[in-house]
Amino acid sequence: MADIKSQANPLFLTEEEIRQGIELLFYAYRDFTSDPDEILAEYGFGRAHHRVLHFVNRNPGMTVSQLLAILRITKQSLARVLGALVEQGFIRQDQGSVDRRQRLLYLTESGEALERRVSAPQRDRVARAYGEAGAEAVAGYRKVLYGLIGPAERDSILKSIERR
Amino acid sequence: MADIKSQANPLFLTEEEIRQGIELLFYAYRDFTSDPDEILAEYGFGRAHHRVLHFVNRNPGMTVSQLLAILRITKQSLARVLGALVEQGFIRQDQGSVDRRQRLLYLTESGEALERRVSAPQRDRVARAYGEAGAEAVAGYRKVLYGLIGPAERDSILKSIERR
DNA sequence: GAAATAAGTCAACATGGCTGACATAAAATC
DNA sequence: GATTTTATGTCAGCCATGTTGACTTATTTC
Repeated sequence: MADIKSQANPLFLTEEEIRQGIELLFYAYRDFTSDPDEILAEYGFGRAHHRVLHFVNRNPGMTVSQLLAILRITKQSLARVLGALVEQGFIRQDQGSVDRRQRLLYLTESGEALERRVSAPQRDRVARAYGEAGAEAVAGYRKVLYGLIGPAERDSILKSIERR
Repeated sequence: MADIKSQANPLFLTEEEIRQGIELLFYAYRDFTSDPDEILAEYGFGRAHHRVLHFVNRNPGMTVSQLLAILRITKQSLARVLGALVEQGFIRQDQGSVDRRQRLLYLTESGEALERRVSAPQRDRVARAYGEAGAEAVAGYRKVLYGLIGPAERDSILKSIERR
């Protein structure tokens, strides 16, 4: 009997608990993304540009396809944003040496500076929340968020995190 | 000395750890919000409609101002979305009895049905992640997300959660 | 040599944010 | 009681960022 119960609902989860989890994610994401907006506006950029800066910084030399797969947007949507960043000298595109069809993405020096500046308030917010919550809570945070990611991508994200 | 260290960086947080926390939030939110989209499309609705359905369901009788404060969008942005939901009979607006300027928001029966249907995959995703991660991890998840919310709103959210 | 792939581009459209200006009704204040 | 403030609604237009569809070019793979 215990088996059946725990299989069906291992934590005796109420709808209330679930909905609170949903709301917390909404609120946290809302405030978390609001941080960089003012700085971005100075350059005429938006959140989409920030995302590109973040992921290219994290994965120097990544291909356009890889970036598209992470962002889950279309090539045409990315083109506008990426084009602006390249045009204004924040991102450099090198031809791949193995596969010369590829355009490998790198932040330029000014791109790195911009990324750091734009991300700073976001990093501070996360650092503060981590510090206040404690190491154990952080482990739980990571575990649950990881479980929220679609199963197909979970492994590759875990690998990309472990690789560092 | 230990005091100084722990004040500055209580968890010995590396930039890598912080950035992983940021990315996990991005990935989780990306997949978490993708769930309801297909169902919403049947009605010609989008994510904005879903948010309204969710919060009116959670706070029956809430005012337009309260909803605006939660969503952090302008009155004009909300008007489009809320207007469509009212027009199609998913949300009812009652005049406030204490303050008759207010329009108190309620889901109609079909609104409740729609909310349940649209939210179902999202709830399932959170329930699964909670179940897999375990009760302790969930507590940590909540603690960290709560810390990510802007301080001004933290208390009122805590209260609205405890009230249930 | 043909087919598949990586990337780019043009055009058109939808969603959901935004600002600014103004209107109405009701409540609160002087 | 007149005035001011508040809650809500509405018109008009703009912008950022997503979408689909069609087509091109260079390169790699078969």
